[in-house]
Amino acid sequence: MQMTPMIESFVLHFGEMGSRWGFNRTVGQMYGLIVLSEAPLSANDISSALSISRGNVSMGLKELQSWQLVRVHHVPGDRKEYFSTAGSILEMARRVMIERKRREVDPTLTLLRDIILEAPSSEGEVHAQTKMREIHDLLESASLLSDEIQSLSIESLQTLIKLGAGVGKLLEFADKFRSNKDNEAYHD
Amino acid sequence: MQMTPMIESFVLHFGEMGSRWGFNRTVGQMYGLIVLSEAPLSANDISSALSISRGNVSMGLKELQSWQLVRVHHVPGDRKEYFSTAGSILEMARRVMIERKRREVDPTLTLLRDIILEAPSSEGEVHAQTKMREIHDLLESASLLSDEIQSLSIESLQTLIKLGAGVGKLLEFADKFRSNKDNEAYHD
DNA sequence: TTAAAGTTTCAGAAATTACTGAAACTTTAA
DNA sequence: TTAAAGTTTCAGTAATTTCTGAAACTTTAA
Repeated sequence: MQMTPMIESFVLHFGEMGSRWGFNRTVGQMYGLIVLSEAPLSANDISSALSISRGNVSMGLKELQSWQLVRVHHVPGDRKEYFSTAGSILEMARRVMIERKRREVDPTLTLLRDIILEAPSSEGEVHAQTKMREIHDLLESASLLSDEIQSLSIESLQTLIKLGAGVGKLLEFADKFRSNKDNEAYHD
Repeated sequence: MQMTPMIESFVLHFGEMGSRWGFNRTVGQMYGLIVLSEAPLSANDISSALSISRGNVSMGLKELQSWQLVRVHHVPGDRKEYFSTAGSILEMARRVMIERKRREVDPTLTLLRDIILEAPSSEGEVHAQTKMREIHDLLESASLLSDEIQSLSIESLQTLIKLGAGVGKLLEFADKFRSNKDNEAYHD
């Protein structure tokens, strides 16, 4: 993997963005490099291409594996491990979404569920709990919606993502759909 | 705003989560406190409730205003500024989404657009550009979809968020909808 | 069973980010 | 026009996070 200026600028950008996406700079760079590479890369390839210490590369690869963003290849007669991306770009976007929800939403839901059950001990706490319940309900709905979306086939996801300006009209339909369902009192 | 254990645990949690949501610990705590407070709070209220230096509170409030998450009140005959949340929880979730997209997606789209236009100077760069175009196209679609969703009324957003298990069925409909539209060659 | 080829761990150093507090600044009203 | 009441800025410090590199560990094949 030769680091041309074009590839380098993408990789560096992924590094900067990495931190906003939930991992650190070097992990972002490593992932950027693996995405662009035609052939799977060894830890040493990555270490030398990006001038990142071998130890750090090892930890970064572990992190990327925990996100399920990369997968390992073994070449017969070679003891090295080689890494490439796991699945299509869309599948990877999905993985990132799942992982971020788990890190950003789930802990808050858990906390809110617990606090809401406590008996309020003052006026202020009654109000606070009301607000917390609002947040909880919104996060829970969003969480369920997200789970539902994550469970769609890649084809349905394609449709969804391309939906664009169709969303508004679709929601009019959804409104009807939902009220029908309500009338049927959940005969499902 | 008296800091009961219940309120404190929420505020501290918001602080920890803050960093994942795009701002730092103290800004998260400040926002948590403002959300729970029945009455608008002055910078000094916040500073003393959270033991955060007055200067830091000032910067934090600026940050929250830049996210459009809080708004300022003026009390006649009082020169202090008082802060409360701006709009409903759902409106705030929307603001956070908008701001995060701007920080996390838009810069990448800009970069990718530029790089894709460059002439590839090797085999490797041809492949790299293919990958970059895939990412670009996905991000662009997601960005448009997000813009569309952001432009919905609060009521439509409510519908959307409550959609839950309806998503799958709705997408079957969307598939038909889209192919009709394609056949009409965009007579809109 | 050994040594070569590789990976992982982790203590400490480096880099980055966040926070304080005092000084500078702004606004208001008398 | 001044001083009181408030806000903002920012240099320096503290806290946190990331990174390195050497040592420990693991695996394989001869």
